[in-house]
Amino acid sequence: MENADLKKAGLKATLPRIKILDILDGSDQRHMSAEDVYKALLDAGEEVGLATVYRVLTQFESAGLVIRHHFEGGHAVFELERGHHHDHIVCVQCGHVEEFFDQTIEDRQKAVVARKGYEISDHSLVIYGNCTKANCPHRDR
Amino acid sequence: MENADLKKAGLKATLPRIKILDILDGSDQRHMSAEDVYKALLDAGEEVGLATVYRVLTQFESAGLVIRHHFEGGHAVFELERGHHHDHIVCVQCGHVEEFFDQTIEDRQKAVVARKGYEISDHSLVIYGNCTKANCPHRDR
DNA sequence: ATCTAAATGAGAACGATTATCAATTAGATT
DNA sequence: AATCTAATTGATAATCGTTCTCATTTAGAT
Repeated sequence: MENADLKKAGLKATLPRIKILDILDGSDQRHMSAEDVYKALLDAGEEVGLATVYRVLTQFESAGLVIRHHFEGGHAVFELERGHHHDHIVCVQCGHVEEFFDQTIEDRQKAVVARKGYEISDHSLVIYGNCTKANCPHRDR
Repeated sequence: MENADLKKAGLKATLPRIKILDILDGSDQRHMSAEDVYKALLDAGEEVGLATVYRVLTQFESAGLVIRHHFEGGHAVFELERGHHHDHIVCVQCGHVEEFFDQTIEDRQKAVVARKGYEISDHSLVIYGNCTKANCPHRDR
């Protein structure tokens, strides 16, 4: 039923878009770079150009289907929007991304922004840390 | 007395480094990109290569003299380290950067990270917002 | 004044991303 | 089902921010 999602977003249900959505949905990595998506498509035997991957990901972002993050590393990563806002902890050693949500932090942010006279449109909280050895089995990347 | 700062950081007090530190310290922009610094040097009639600006800013970062931020926009910005940790609100319309500090947010972050079994090395909290009209006189950039 | 390792500048190279443009395709219209 | 048209695509060139290379210069020790 991805077609419905695309239609709802005002995007034609083209083959490349459907495939990219499949990759994002089916991958065990929740945060993929454009290159990651491209490679996954190649691995799946699909013929989609890299330029199309970038274009489609940007369209998905505009449509609210994915969220673009700028963690450290010089490239953007994309995450399928699943409706549950959360922030991120990124392990600086292995690159593993963990998600968390803290209502108190959310509330304080709203308060700070209001006090400063801003209208919040978005926020990005990324904690960089080292997972302790036992928790860091994600030594790939 | 910038020379002392450089020496303390284990860096030779070369002309380019002194000039770049001057720019960072003297500018009314607290967050400058490498390009900003380079242009400011040109405006001041100084002859420093762009590659040197990038190199020196990276060295300053390693030495703890500046902090590198990755706000949205695809380029890094550098801020002179003044010893007072703070987070940032960035106006998505005008690019103006405002600083804030909230002890509760800091504490909750530590708690979250500890609970997850990470050792925090750094964090980046950036709130993107729209300053209300009255507060947004920084319509440059 | 001399020496040497470190630092610089110019420009090439690089990686991520965007733009260009001719060829293809989704889906509305007949 | 065949046709039409605007939207989409793929290949590749171009762009942007940044890093690398290497011959030349310089800080600071001798």
